[in-house]
Amino acid sequence: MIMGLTKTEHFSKNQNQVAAYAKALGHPARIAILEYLLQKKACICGDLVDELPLAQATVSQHLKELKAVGLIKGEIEGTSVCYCINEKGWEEAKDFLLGLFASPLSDKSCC
Amino acid sequence: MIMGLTKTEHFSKNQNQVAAYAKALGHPARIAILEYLLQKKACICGDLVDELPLAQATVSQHLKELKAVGLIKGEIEGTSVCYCINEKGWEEAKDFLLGLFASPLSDKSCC
DNA sequence: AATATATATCGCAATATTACGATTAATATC
DNA sequence: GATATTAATCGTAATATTGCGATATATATT
Repeated sequence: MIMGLTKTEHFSKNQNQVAAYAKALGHPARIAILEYLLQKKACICGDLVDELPLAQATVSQHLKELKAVGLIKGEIEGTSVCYCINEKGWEEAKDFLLGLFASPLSDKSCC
Repeated sequence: MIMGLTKTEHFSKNQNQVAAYAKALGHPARIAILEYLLQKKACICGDLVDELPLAQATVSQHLKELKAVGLIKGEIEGTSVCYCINEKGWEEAKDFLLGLFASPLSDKSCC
């Protein structure tokens, strides 16, 4: 056990996966990026830099995280990179998160 | 702008809210806690300490975050605190996250 | 080859997160 | 009142995250 590092090895694959997708979504800039991609279908890094209130380096970092978790993908086109939603990962993330919210709530009050 | 602090003021209320709920879900221990609560309907801190591979102090911290974002609520009973899902916040989180995933995907390939 | 463009990476700084032992505060029991 | 239980909080340490300027790399254009 190392302080500061999440003890992922003690949780199920499902729990780790739900948490990983959630974590990737846990920043408003990333939500904004995904919304933009959902609307425009595709865009280049520079488009997002113009759109977001963040430096190019920061936008690139956020894109890197979204790409790493599988929510987006990028294709190099000359000097640019064209990003879009990665449909497979997107659907998977949706399934994992929906899975968490799928359990019925109790009709009883707390305690 | 302060380095290390998220620039939330530049994003919409919706984007900030989706991100906040996602961030709260971004740790496997919290997923495990929520799943346990969904299954058992209610439990005390001590139950979770027995269930999770974490120290009592850590469990308490995670509960604090889940409570702060509104996903769970706790009622004091003697020396114990009985936690359960906060139905109102739970449904709201579900709506916000579903809202993100509700947009149709393009049938076009990336670029 | 020189120049321009696009973007990932590096390096740094500030803050947040994660984990845990120790402590504190509130309640319950004897 | 003394003792026990429960859990929030404190303090600390290690790591992660967030932001940005500078830089490196790859491609395009002249």
